[in-house]
Amino acid sequence: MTKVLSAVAWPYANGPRHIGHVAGFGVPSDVFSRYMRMAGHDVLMVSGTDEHGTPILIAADEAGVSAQELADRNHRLIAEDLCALGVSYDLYTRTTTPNHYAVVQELFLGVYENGYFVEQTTYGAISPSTGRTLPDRYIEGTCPICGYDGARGDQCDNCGNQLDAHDLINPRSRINGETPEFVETQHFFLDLPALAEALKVWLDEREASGTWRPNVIRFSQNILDEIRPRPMTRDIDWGIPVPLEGWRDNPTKRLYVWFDAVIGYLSASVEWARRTGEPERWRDWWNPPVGGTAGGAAGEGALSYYFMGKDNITFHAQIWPAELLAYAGKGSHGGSPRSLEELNLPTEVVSSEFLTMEGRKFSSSKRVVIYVRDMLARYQVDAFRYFVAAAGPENQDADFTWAEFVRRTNDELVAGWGNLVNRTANLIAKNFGEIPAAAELTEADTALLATVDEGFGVVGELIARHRQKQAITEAMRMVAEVNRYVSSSEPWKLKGEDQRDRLATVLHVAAQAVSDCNTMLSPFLPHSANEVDRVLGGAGDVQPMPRMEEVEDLDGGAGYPIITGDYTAARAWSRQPVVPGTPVSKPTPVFTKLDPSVVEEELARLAGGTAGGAG
RNA sequence: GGGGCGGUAGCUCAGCCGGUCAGAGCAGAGGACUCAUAAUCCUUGGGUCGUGGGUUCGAGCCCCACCCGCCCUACCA
Repeated sequence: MTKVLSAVAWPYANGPRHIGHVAGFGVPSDVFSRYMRMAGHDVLMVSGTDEHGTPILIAADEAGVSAQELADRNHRLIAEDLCALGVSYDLYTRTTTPNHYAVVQELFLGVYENGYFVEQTTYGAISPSTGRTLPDRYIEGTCPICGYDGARGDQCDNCGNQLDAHDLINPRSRINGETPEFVETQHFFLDLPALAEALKVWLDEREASGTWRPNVIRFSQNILDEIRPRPMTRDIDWGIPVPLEGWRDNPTKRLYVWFDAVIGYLSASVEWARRTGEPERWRDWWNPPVGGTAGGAAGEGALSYYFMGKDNITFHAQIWPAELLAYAGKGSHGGSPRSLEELNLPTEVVSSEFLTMEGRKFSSSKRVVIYVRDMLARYQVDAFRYFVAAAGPENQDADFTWAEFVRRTNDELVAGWGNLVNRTANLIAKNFGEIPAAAELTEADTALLATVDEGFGVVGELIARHRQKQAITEAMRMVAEVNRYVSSSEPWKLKGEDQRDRLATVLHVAAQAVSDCNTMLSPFLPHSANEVDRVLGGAGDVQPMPRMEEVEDLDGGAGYPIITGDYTAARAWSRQPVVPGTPVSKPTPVFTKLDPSVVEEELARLAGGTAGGAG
């Protein structure tokens, strides 16, 4: 049994999440985590809501509430959505807890004491009225290159050139129109060049493992060439204070997101351990064994997998590991870790590509979007999960279209898998009312059982290697095999008393094969796996589900909702023999077939949204 | 500007290190069956694998150039 950390990207609290977000990190991380538990590993799956930063402040101002109130509201919404999606977090928490603050500040002090911060004076824009940093993208003005008046501080939308905000002619804040003030300000930069060599050693070792997706490892290696110090603090009042004299009480200096959200993986693990009553237990997933290698292969300690979209590769393949190395004192300045001890680097950065929507990029402002909440309100959660697993942005950008969603659901989920469950249960209910015992097996029977049994190895291996599209395709191939078996065995023709044994055998074998397919599909389709289990007379406990819980803060802060759950009872990843005599009654269909008209309805909804949101 | 991805049957896509690699699913056509949400099963696929060169005994698969899409690169999170 290996300790496996599933570290899932932290959704940003500026609003509800759309299906593109959860297609990239939510579903894939859950499929992987559920499978690893079934395969007998000790999985710790953590994530939470990322609540700090400028966009939250701006959204809060617009909504007329405080940043914390807005974050509270969105944290709850996002958690509800992820819970409804069935993502099996051991802990889904947030970044505004005292626990997170403490872990972040501890990490800061470790990095600071080891000498991996450099103080630099920068020249940046602030808002005169608030004193907050004005990120380049929030400044607009006339492009010095092409003269376009709507250029943003980071880039001109007209000529495409990248700009420096203080080169803009007649710059103004996009937030309130005021003229930004360019001031000198002092900040801490993470000395990434001092960590580059250690990062390279780690990446080379990871590359040699051959497990990372080619584009991810290549990208990670490439960005090492242009490595430079990155600011870890900024002028803002919404974030985690810098734990140093002269900084701690300065209301306008806060830690930057690169030194905040990513540390959540660690702080959430700590919070999880504290909540279990064994506060040091997080170390099983984070500290390398004595004499072992951080982030090493199986047998050398815990494994850690980070799930995110491709826009986050830099943070997880460079900045986060650099912070861990700096804390441990593994860079060119040397040093040693403090109380957290040496921490494991990522075993694998599992980055997905992007999902597009009917051929266009998701855009909340342009209303090219479907929110997780709306999707789950109108359609079966596992129909959506099936689409993501089978046609998601695993290797390359993928397009979500309603026509394809309906087709996948109707032709593959309903007609392929759902119908197999239904016809099998119907035949059993009608002829025996319970799962019959098998008599003598024919060659066809044993062949089918062998084929399906082999599926566990094939499908499992593919999931472990993060090839979920191929994995679910393979599982569905098993489904087709069973459909073929039922059709060619023609149990409905076995009517005579002398054929009773044969009928019982065929239906027993079919029930076993369906049960096996259900087990194999359950990481992808956890909700319906439980329903299918009930259809076959089981208890419906194939896949445990996460739950929302209102908890007290551990350190006296305000209470908040979390997602958690007990997943120890997940079915094992292997054939579980069906039990003859288990009652099976006439089934009700598990999956709902979609009327083709939903395509037009949803497209009309999109078009309407576009018109409404124009501007 | 730099880095990277994709362009394979009407549609969506598989094709690992070059030699049954010209494939799968859907759609279309024909047939079988009736247990099942008209579901299932069987049969049926001549697409110059974006274009032009090159390397090789042999190239979707390697190299070069080019043409189309697209992504990443930000004192965004």
